[in-house]
Amino acid sequence: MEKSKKQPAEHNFFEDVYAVVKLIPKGRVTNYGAIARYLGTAMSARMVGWAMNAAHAHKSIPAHRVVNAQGLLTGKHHFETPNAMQHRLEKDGVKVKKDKVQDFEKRFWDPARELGL
DNA sequence: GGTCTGACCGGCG
DNA sequence: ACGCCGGCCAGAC
Repeated sequence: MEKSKKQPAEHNFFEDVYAVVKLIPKGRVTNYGAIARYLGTAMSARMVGWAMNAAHAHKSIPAHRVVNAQGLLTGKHHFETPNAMQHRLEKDGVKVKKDKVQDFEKRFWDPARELGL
């Protein structure tokens, strides 16, 4: 057994977020709170958003499918270009108006529910 | 080593 | 209906 040292690997939290985001179906969106809750950190929705910041380094992660509780593309500014997020969403079939996802509630994809938590 | 912020959310006045 | 505040985790200065 190793010592009581923390795991030197990347933080599971980040990878967990990535895993969930990757599971988001095309044409669907989710919010930070849903992911946070799925991971068991409901109150730490901020952490999720921040994890996304690191996720930004992983271009394989559809971060554009993650919006805030209002369905607003709050993180669009963190993309390569402010239009990238909306552009990708529209390409996925998600209509975005004024940086806001249309029919957000219908497009909403809850991992805790869809994945059957 | 302490402090602050961060792609948030929900509650309260 | 709107604005403000606290809370959680982790990294950067």
